[in-house]
Amino acid sequence: MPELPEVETVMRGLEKVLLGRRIVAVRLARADLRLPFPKKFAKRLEGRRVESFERRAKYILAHLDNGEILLFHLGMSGRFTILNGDRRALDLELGGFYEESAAAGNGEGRHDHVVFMIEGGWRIVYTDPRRFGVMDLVEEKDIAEHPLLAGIGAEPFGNLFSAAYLAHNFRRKKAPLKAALLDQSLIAGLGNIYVCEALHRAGLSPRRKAGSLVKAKGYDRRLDDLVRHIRAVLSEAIEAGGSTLRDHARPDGELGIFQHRFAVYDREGKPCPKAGCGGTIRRIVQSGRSTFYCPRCQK
DNA sequence: AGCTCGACCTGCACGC
DNA sequence: TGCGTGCAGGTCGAGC
Repeated sequence: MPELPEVETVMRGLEKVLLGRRIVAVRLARADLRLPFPKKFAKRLEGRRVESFERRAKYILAHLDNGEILLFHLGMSGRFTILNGDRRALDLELGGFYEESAAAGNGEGRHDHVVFMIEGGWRIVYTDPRRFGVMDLVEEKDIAEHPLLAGIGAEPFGNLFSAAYLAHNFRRKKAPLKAALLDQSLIAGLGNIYVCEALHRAGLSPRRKAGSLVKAKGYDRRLDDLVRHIRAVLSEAIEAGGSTLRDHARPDGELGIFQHRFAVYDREGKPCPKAGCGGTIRRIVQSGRSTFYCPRCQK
């Protein structure tokens, strides 16, 4: 499900309720998601206060008062729902399964795998039908070497990320631009939607070899545009609270409205929205995943 | 070494 | 209605 903007949105939502508060208890409905929960997960979280939040790639890091970090990844279908008493206080839904879990009663649906009880009567429920999510508990000093984080590349909003950085990493790369941008060891946090959208904005074909933008000396200036557009599309999406796919009506109307501004993603057969282009959006498959682009204006 | 693919898992939309 | 197929915002390890 979530790419960088959605993860950022979820983190900010968790922050509102969790920051400075203690975890009273944790209930696990099963022993694993994509990976097993760490040993004594619930026990080790009991009584801990959350001191700060941080996002790295598509991971959320919650720093605890004992020098440990609670690490989350939402996989494809993970989401948090925040409740206070019986009433849903804040909806962090981004996957469109809330109605189902609500209908199950008591906020305990079939795919509610973790419940965090927070001081002040808050409950945070983690729901993840496909169970591609991950949770781990890591000592602060070990976080950089954590196997899930060690190989992660540049943050799109960080100083390292630039046209020169892309040029350096794309040199002699045969993989299509689409695959290169999805590679988390190069760029952290981009996923299928925002790669498609950024490439459309930059006027670059997802099929072009990544290395084709690098010259013997320097690089194609369109790498500058690409960097700019990646940052712009991510910023706008964060601003919009991320994208909500296959969703039901949202009661709050606040979170996740960027999907209304997709230029190409999931728009096969529709006209290219670029002014004066007149092309038609195409869907192709690259490394087993859908790519949407306009063959007319993306070269 | 670099790249693509299958596997992980469930739900939903589609066509017959 | 039911069944089969293909698709879904991610990631990792196997295999070429």
